[in-house]
Amino acid sequence: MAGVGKYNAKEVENHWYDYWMNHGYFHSEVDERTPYTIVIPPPNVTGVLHMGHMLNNTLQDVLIRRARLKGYNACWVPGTDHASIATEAKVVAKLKTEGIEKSDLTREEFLEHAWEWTHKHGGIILDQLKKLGASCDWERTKFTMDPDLSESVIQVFVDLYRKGMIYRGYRMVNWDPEAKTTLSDEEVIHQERQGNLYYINYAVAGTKEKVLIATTRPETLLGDTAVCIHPEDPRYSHLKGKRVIVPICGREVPIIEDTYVAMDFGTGCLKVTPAHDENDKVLGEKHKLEVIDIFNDDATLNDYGLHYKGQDRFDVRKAIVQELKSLGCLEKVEAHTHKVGTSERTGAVIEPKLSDQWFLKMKNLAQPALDAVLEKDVKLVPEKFINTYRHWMEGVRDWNISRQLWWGHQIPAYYYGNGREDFVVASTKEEALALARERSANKNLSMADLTQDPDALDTWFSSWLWPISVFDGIRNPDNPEINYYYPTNDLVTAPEILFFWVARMIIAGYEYRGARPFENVYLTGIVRDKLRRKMSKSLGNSPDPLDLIDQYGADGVRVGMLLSSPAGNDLMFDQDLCHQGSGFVNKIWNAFRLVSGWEVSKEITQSESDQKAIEWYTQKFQAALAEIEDHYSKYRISDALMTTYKLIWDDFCSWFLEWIKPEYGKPISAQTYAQVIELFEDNLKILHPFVPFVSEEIWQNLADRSKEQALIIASWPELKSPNTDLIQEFEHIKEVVSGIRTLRKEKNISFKETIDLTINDVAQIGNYYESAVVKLCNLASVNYSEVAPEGALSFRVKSNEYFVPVAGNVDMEQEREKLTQELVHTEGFLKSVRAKLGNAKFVDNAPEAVVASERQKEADALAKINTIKTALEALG
RNA sequence: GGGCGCUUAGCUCAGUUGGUUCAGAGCACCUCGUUUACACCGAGGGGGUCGGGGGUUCGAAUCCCUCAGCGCCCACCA
Repeated sequence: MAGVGKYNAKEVENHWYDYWMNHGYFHSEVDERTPYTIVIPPPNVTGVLHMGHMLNNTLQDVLIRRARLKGYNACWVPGTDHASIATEAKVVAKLKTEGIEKSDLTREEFLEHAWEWTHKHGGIILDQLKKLGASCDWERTKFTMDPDLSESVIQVFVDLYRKGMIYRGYRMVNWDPEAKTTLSDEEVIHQERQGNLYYINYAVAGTKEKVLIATTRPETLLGDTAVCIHPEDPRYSHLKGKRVIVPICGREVPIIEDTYVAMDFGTGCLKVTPAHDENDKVLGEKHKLEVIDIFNDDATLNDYGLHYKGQDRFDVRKAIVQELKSLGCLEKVEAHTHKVGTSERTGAVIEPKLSDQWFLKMKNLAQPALDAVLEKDVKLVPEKFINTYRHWMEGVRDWNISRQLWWGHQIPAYYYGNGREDFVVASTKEEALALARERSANKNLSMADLTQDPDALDTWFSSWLWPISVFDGIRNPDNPEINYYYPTNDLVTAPEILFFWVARMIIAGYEYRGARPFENVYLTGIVRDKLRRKMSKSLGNSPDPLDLIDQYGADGVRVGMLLSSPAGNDLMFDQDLCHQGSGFVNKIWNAFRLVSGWEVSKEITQSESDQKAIEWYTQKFQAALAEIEDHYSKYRISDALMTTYKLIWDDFCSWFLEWIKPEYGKPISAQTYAQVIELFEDNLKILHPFVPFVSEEIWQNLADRSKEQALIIASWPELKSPNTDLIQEFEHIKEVVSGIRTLRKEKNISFKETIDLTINDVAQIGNYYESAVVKLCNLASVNYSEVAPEGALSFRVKSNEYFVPVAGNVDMEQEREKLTQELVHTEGFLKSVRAKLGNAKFVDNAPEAVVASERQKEADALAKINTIKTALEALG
């Protein structure tokens, strides 16, 4: 094994990924083992890998690889989402570059383009995940528009409709004028915008009076059908029952009274536009007002816009203000910041719009899903999200599930007549026809008489079924796969989609399986740059993940991602973290290089020192393993990694290997070597989830392995309770070594120069440790004597004193000074401990263990003081 | 406007039920060192009155109040 070279990440990573794939280690089938399942949050089918995906999927891979090592039947289901609105937008944009407008195409033609686009770009992101080392069961890759998943979606729609939970309603919805579709409330982002409050005079009909109203949207006055005052507002009591003339369009509208109006806002007089404001709509219904919609679907003005017809709403706003000014109707303009709803996808300002849409009643569905989280049946990590979740669930409103898009699942509603209620809902057109014939007076209806609703379903209406539909649990609720893999174990996703997706999956889980879709939800943070800006394409502050992998290796990037990412906290990503990651990989590799270079001899019997070293590291490993398990159980993946990092770097490399490595040119005992390899293998097992590639590479180099013996499917080390006494003992030795190193440093004694050590108490350093200290400190001899040797420097660990004779003169004055300072410090400490112990209230109230530990401190301090005093006397 | 959370070393963060050898880690920094795995290294070191103030307690980074700053989520006041 001699002559191992430098680590080549790229080569190693490609090689082992292929090996894992070829041997089917990622694939899972139903068997007798306990399953451990994760479903991937399906990325947009035509998306490209970004840093958020990297974090997410690294975490999932860590969890799944660890589960695999722990002997579970690990199954990580990958896939993609059709992302209705996002993908459609991309296709529309792409067609535009070819001079094709969506409106030029039939639905079928458009879908052909969309599928073409999907096939061309779809799945790129999944290939990118492979570079990261993601051990997904690729044979199970799903797409939300696969035939089986689509059928599931339609089946669920029909089912919910028949249960009376889905209804078609004429309601005020969020209209995205750019995508020309409605959006759910969750897809609307409220942004603070600097706007104006315009004060406009409306003439009171039949008088010379005017009434002043305040509005942020003067352009909508063309749709005004009333002006509203508070019934008890004395300022306007004389206007009751009168009518006003809307400027520009000259429409005469009533003055209505309603307590809804806030007397202290604006002028206390409100213009009412039922078609373009939720509240105004409510007022309109209450007071039976006319509804005048002044906008086209793209938010340009329609016929009601008069001379502004065809112009954009924001242009009209400016123009209309000018016109009002010239008409003398504009009283004043005040700056006014307010929240404006914008589209999550296109950024366009949302236009409230009345239209016929499909809705899902949420109240009853939400209840079990709310209870599940509150009762920790589904655990959110970190728990702080429970509150957020509860608020949303308690205030949940009906979900607008229809979209005026073509890319997606078309709503299975079929119209057979002209009446608003002349439709049926069915999984297939044939079924629909039968139903329609039943319902219609016309028993001769034919297929040609049926028109399917043109709308598509909200993307999330398919992804909320994901954990069920990927195992075909909707269409075949009793199939062995769904019964085996569901409920899944962990879900790793971003808090941004807690409502969009997570909450709705929980809802669907209880509705369709009567069980939670997953046990734990690990919510990651947002990946930000050093300046705390969210990483985004538009800012250009997001490194290309593949470039990073190129530069640091996938293992390095994985470690970099995980080094600082506690659940729920944003990750301040800095490329230096990847550098640290690849540094760690290099360190592991070099430990292997060291070990692989040793000459092994069966002639040599194992020394007691070796035995002790192995015994110590075994315990140290166990202690770390216990800590790591604890971190994992709390989803503290960063901490699990850091514990592993320190175990390998400090304990294994810096202490253990340095202690055990044979002197130059000398062989190592075969027994020791075998044990070292065993320990190395245990290290590799716990390293594997974090750095799968380098760990497998070393594993395979340490021995010839059959395909059944690959690291990826090895067994996680067994946790035994560690011997903490042994660990403590060696902590003492570390302090001694450290003391000697400090002396060397202070006196500028090179490591190459051997020195002697004298200890005042034979019992304090076992002979096996003696050899460790000899080796680690390059000692010539170790002696025991209660009397300080002539011309020696000293240091103390606990109550023991250690002397190192140095050549040349010892600066007595300096030594005395040092000792005196140590004495002062220790006496001060003793004083504070005694003060505490002298306090009756402390002794009475504090737990016994605490008091006992204080007494121990007192004893230790006293012993140490004695030692120092003796040393001072010796100095004369 | 409502709700939640944060503020600990230059940076990113740990600090479980209050117990002082708990003020920590990693990185960064400084000094020294080409020791035969690794300079992506080794050894050593400096650095914080735990955001401010007040309180409870024998004892507070930890509990309570208050002030300041920051962040997130939700929300129909034009």
